[in-house]
Amino acid sequence: MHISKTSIEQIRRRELIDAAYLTFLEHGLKGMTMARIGERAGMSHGIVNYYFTRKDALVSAVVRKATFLISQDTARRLRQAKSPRGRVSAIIASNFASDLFTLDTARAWVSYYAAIGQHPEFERLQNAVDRRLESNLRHALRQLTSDRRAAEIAEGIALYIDGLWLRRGRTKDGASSSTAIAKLEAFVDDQLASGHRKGTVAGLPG
Amino acid sequence: MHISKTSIEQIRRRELIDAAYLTFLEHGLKGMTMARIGERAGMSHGIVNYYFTRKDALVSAVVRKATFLISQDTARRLRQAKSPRGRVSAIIASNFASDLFTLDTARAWVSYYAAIGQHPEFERLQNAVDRRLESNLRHALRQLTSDRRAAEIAEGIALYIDGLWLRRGRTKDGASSSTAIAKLEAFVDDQLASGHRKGTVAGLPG
Amino acid sequence: MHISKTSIEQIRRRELIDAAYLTFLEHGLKGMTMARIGERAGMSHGIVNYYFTRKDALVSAVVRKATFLISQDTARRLRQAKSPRGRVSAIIASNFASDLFTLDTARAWVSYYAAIGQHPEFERLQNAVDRRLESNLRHALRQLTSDRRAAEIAEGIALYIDGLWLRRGRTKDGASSSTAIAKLEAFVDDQLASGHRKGTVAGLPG
Amino acid sequence: MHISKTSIEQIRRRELIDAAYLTFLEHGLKGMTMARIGERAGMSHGIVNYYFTRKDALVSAVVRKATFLISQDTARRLRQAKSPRGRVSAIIASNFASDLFTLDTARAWVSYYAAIGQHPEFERLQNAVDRRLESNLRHALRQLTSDRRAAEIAEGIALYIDGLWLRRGRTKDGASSSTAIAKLEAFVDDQLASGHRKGTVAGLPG
DNA sequence: CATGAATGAGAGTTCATTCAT
DNA sequence: GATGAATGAACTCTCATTCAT
Repeated sequence: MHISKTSIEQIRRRELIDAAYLTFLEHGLKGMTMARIGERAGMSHGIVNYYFTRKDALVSAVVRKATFLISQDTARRLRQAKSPRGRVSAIIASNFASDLFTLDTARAWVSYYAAIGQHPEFERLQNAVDRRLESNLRHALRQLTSDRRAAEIAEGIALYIDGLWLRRGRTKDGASSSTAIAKLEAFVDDQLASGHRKGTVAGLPG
Repeated sequence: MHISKTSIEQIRRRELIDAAYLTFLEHGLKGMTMARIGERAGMSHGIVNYYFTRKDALVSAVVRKATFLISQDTARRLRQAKSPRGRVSAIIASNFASDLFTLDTARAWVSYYAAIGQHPEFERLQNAVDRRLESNLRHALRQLTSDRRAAEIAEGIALYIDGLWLRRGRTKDGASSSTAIAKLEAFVDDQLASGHRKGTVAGLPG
Repeated sequence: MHISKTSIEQIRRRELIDAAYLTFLEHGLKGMTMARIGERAGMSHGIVNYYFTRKDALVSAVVRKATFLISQDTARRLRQAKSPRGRVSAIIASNFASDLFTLDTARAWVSYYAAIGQHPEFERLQNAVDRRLESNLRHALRQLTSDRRAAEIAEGIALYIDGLWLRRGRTKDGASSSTAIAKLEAFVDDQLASGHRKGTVAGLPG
Repeated sequence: MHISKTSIEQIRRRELIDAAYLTFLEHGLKGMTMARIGERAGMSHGIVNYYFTRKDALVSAVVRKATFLISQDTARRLRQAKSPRGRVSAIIASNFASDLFTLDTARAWVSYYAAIGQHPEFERLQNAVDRRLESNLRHALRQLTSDRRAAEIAEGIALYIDGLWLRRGRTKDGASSSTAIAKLEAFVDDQLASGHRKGTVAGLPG
């Protein structure tokens, strides 16, 4: 592991990631310039490059931090969950923390998604994040339905989450955290109760 | 005389929009520079500015072109639809044209969504596009369920569409057009069949 | 002479000069673009270049028009003047027409003065204008004082006029036409009454 | 340490201001491009923007430098002045330093005056400069005449100074520094001796 | 370790001018 | 005569990145 790293390096990196994270949420990826990060961290922008050779590395670190926060929150909520269905709700809720499901934050994330195409590293990272979410959901759902259905619903939830975030960043007066959660919960309820209808696709023209 | 004057302007504008559109799909919004557009159109970059005073104007034109293509496709499919349910499918299908629901195209659109936050004009435009989609869906759904439920399902479909596109841009081997459509159709079927489970909604399909 | 020029050419040139003149007064020299002139004249901007090969030529024409208008006004006022002193006042007044001694117009002229340095043609033109003004003033003043003193006062008046215009363009709530004229008239009275004191320069340090 | 940090910034800023100042005097405001300034300072044009975020800021700095030089000269001359009248002469002389009252310099200043209209910041700056000059003059003149008359004469001097500089920039073989000063001194003498005639405006036509 | 000085590539935009039609 | 299509030079400004100290 990297436990042996100089502690000051660890500290600096963490400070910079924190500063970058806040800058990212506030200004989006484009507005997250090295200069602004340095300023926010109270350090020179030169040092930002010293610890993160490329800007990409810092962005990845920021994304890892964000997903770590969410996964921590997920874990906490899972521990408090009192039923299989409650475990699904726990995962959902942790993806819509009320202080994060805001216009600015949503926009910031969309700007990050936009960068994925040009940065293979981001792509790998995001794939891992996506897989973990679906994996968590599948695990929770398996106690409520068939494995196959669990996978389908998990994917549906993930898509719905994406849609809600994308919309949030587009609309000034978008849905609140609780509204978003309510919609997803209803979606889950529907899906869990309708497994048998799966595959009934209406005829399409063309 | 006058015809040829306006004609060439029309032609050039169209050529430039086409060139911009292709550049956009290939490089995303950030990579859609005036220079590249001009190069692709076989013109100087000066002329791009001659026809589109601001880059934003060109971007808007590109978006309008894209949505126009979709709306045309929607209209065509709607004419061929043979049942109320088929009308919903028509709208869905036109949002997943198989030649457009690709990795690059999806990425390009996400990069456009990311720019909405910084360009009020894009925001207005996108709001109009969003409203039209939901309006179309609501109209079609009203023949299948209550007005209130129709609105809810319409919103759900729109979110699901967003989620699918966002995912498409993130994943190299993402869902194909037909897979995406199948998922949405199943979603619609579920939603139409589950109105009574919706918490406070009283209306039943009739 | 050039009397034989096609009349349509004469007309067009005049229309363009008029349009350029108005554009100049409104937007200054920098804002007097070929495109704006053409638009104002209701013609294409291509034709502007056809009649005035270089922009400089058009600027010169504009300046000539402006000085012609002033000289006409001067002539008119001189005819109405009833005394030698009145002739001086006539010349002064024609340099501060109330509809021209405004912030925008003054700024426009200053922007023209700024261009003189880079355009020898403007320099020649302006020298002629300057000479004519001083010549007019000298002639009028000679009936009131010695030739030598007349030349001195004429130069002083010219400088004072320049100063007033330059100031006008600098100050949002600058002097009105009548205020400016009053100041100059007082200046002239002082000068006419104080010829004997000329040359009494106070001791300077260094 | 900290000294050297700020020191180099101070040095570079000063170097750039100097380079900009010289470029300004030589090419006027329009010709004072970031590229030329950088070239003259022996640096990349990027660094110019590093130290002066906006070009306007650099222009302001240049103007402040110039007015600072003048005000220093004014102070020096005022200390050496041996009479109230001499104080007025001191102020006048510092506005016509012989190495600055040249064609190019005058042209540069006129180009700056032309920019005032489009840059509110320049306008504010220039207003301050104007006010200071008049204030200095008023103070000096109050020991020689009434307060009211002092204000009038101060304004007259300021206008005359403007006129002389504007003319200097227009005329290749314009007045020398000493000639300009002599004219102004005569003007002041006249004005000081003729307070009682103030307001005697001759009848104007129209 | 840390700074911030310095570079240079690249973006959008403006506009006089040329020229085919 | 007249149009406006087309060019290309020039400008300001932004930023990731490099590097001497």
